[in-house]
Amino acid sequence: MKLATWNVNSIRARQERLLRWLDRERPDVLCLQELKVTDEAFPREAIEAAGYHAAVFGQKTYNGVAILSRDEPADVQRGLGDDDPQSRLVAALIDGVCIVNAYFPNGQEVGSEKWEYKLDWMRRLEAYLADRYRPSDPLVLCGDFNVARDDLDVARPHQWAGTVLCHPDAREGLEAIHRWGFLDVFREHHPEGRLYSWWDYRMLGFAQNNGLRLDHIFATETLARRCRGAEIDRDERKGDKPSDHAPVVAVFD
DNA sequence: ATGGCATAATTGTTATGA
Repeated sequence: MKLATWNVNSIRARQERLLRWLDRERPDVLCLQELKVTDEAFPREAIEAAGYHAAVFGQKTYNGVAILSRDEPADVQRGLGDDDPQSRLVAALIDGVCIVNAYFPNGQEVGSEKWEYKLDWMRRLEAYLADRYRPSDPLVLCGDFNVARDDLDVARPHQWAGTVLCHPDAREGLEAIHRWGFLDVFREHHPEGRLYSWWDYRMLGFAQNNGLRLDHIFATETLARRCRGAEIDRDERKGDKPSDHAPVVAVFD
């Protein structure tokens, strides 16, 4: 199974790039974040014409997630099962693997209401996983986590130290999820770090490779053992009208 | 302390992102 995660920063703005990428890479599963469309406005026909099913949890203007897959998804779940008004999680069973696609809150500024929401959302995700799954299940948790796990995931650690992406409380929130029973399959294949999945549009962020690794593929051990490689498609950040995130891809036997 | 850039909802300006 070839699985990828990509924050497209508006599926309508990225539709041509997305279709070209699907045609070129032909992943079995592609988890998308920041669709910025309602379910009604999701470009379902174009996705289906490319040969993919879509489990969509959309939202107007902000957020929105989807799982695209060549096989039909089963047991689709939308949201964390509470009254959260933001569309940040969609899960499905595909080819015997539980796929949980998450768009973690950014948090804006440490100490703000959005920051508290981010930390709370991570705790709720931890409870969601513990309620529904076991670490022995073949399970993938992937998406835009809006956390750089450690400074090997940050090109300029001093610039980002203490911000919502690198704050010790955000990192601890993610490590708690990791400790529940995941391996970070990209990190397993690239222990040297210093590879990034997001670059700011401003200040020549990409040209200077001033990036962070915020997009992650976590797999339970039973599945991680079957992982044959993981890469960031940083070429997709180049050219005309890119997303500010690059796709992250992992291949499982 | 703020802007840099991009996107959506709107048509001049704001909210949000990371």
